Amino acid sequence: MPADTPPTSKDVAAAAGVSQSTVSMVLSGKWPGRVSERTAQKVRAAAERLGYRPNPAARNLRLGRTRTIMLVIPTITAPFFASVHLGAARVAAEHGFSLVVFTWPLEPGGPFDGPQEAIDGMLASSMAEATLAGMRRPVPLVMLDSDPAGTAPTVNFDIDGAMRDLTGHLADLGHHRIGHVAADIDVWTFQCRAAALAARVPDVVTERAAISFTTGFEAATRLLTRHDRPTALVCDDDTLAVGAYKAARALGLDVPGDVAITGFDDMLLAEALELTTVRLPAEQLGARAMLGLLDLLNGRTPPRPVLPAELVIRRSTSPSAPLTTDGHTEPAARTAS
Amino acid sequence: MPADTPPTSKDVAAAAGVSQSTVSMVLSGKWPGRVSERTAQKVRAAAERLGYRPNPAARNLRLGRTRTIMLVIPTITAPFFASVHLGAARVAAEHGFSLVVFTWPLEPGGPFDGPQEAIDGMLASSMAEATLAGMRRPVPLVMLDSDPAGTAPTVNFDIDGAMRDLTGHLADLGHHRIGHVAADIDVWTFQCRAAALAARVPDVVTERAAISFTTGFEAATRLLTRHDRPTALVCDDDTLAVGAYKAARALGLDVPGDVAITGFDDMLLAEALELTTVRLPAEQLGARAMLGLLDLLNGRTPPRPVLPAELVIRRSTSPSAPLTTDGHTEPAARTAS
DNA sequence: CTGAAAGCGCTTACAG
DNA sequence: CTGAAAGCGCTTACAG
Repeated sequence: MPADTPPTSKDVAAAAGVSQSTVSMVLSGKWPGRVSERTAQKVRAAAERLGYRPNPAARNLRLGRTRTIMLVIPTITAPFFASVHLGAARVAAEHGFSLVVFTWPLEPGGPFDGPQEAIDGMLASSMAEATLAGMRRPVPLVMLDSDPAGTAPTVNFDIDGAMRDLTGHLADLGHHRIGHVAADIDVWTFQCRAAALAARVPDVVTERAAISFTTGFEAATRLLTRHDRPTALVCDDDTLAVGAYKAARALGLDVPGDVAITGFDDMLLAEALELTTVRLPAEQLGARAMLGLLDLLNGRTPPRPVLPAELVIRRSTSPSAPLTTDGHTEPAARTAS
Repeated sequence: MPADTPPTSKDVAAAAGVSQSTVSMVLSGKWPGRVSERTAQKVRAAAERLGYRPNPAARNLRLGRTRTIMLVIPTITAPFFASVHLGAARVAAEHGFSLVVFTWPLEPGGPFDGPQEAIDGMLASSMAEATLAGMRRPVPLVMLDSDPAGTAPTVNFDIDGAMRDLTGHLADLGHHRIGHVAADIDVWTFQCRAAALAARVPDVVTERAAISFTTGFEAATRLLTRHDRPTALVCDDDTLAVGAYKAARALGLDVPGDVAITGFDDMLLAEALELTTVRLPAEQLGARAMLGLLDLLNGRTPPRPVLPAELVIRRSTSPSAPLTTDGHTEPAARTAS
């Protein structure tokens, strides 16, 4: 008996005094009616005793599948995508799948010209389906936070509903002139925000910015130095909202007294600066997408859920909140869900 | 020729008019001196034409390895660990390895009782080596941000040097009474901060807190309501520092006028709130660790690098900065490196 | 220089 | 109810 090499089903068979194929039958759970309970017992005991774990490479080769799913995201360092990953990985693990992350195509310095591993399916978030074309042999695919008009099933947020709540909230506060700090990335999720906002605020003025504090700062500064200065800035995500917040402060404007500011995502940043924002349930997005992919792999038609996105009202839009000179307030208010 | 099944080396062999073993030789790059240039040419052309990719499962089975590395981290949603992941994944990909993330043991609701996949090596960050015991068959391991006294090679930050710079900076500003908002997680990286701080500030007063805004807020409040109120709060990470910042504001204290505040990590949060902090190069940590693991897998002894951690001075410790009532300042100052 | 063969560890007909 | 055998697609001695 080899000492430092993992036990194989053959070793288990020898230990249990049965054939290797019987071991396989028993351990794969297909034995009832084909193997006696007594034999199954022996096999399980031997496997346990030896610490046997089936060799995944052998199984994959035999079965022609890998139980590996690739998650394609623009970046792993944005908390939003880290949460998507978490949700997807959890569901994957619960079903015996593993998840590899592929950051593409935006990650600076990414070394990939394409993923190396063989995969059974793919999840891709916040990008155009066409982006994935020619990437590899086609496998079942679910798109997240992406254009539902594509061919792949999607899991999305109710951006439109969120924008309705958000513009309604701003209207209630008496805001007429709205500025939009828009992400200058040409993907559906941001197009969707722009369309939903324009539908409700036809005279919205827009400035585009890459997603960073400084670019958000600059875009917001352009908006806030117009002669018809907006009284509210709707930002496409929390990072841009932080930039906008700083821009307002730099211009000597009070938030929310002179200008209201909102974001999207509800990451730690928004909580730290007490920004009103739309909470996008990223972890749930990842989980539901993985569930949909599992459906696809089992030949079922997955649902195409649209997840509710909750408006989280905090100080940056609450003129009624007790203002202090330094901007601190009591714990953040939340809308009832 | 099967239409929808991936081409195998046998298909390539048929197309090139050679044997399957020759295809393997050529494509694995071991052919020079064993196969003629002309034959190699033909094989490569055929492989290209058919879009051949070797089946990883077959290769893994034959070779007895997986080229898969497991990265064990407490959570993927903390930006610090997302950056570690990014650095490690990049190096892994450059060397044809893939990386799977295993969040353990802290992720709430994590479904794992252990990883499923077969792996060639393991990277584990910010935990005790003993935590990993019994988790699986032993494989080469590199520990990150962890006790260098363990048996596994480590990659670490120069926490001690950073603390020296930090306490020096605070001393220069005239701070005598220092409070420590300490993470109440019993791992080396935080023990290290405590020891380095206590060595330089023997009368430091400490409050412990779980890593969150609210717990940081509470711990800082306890420190700031002492009769001998600290004039500076050193926090174990940026999240705690945000909580401390809010606590100071809630007590009507000016930052940095009444109390200076510092963090660790230099995540987006710190930049957004303009907190002085120690920048821990997380991505580099991941990359260097992966490199070390590669050494280990190749039978070499990896170095045990200690990465410099830079003090980033921002408004929260800069009484000389132009203060506005709302806390905004000019772009963050940085120490020369 | 090239090919036929063995074998990695499984799963699944197939035979008894 | 149980086992012997084939075969998934590779890599690597081994033979020529």
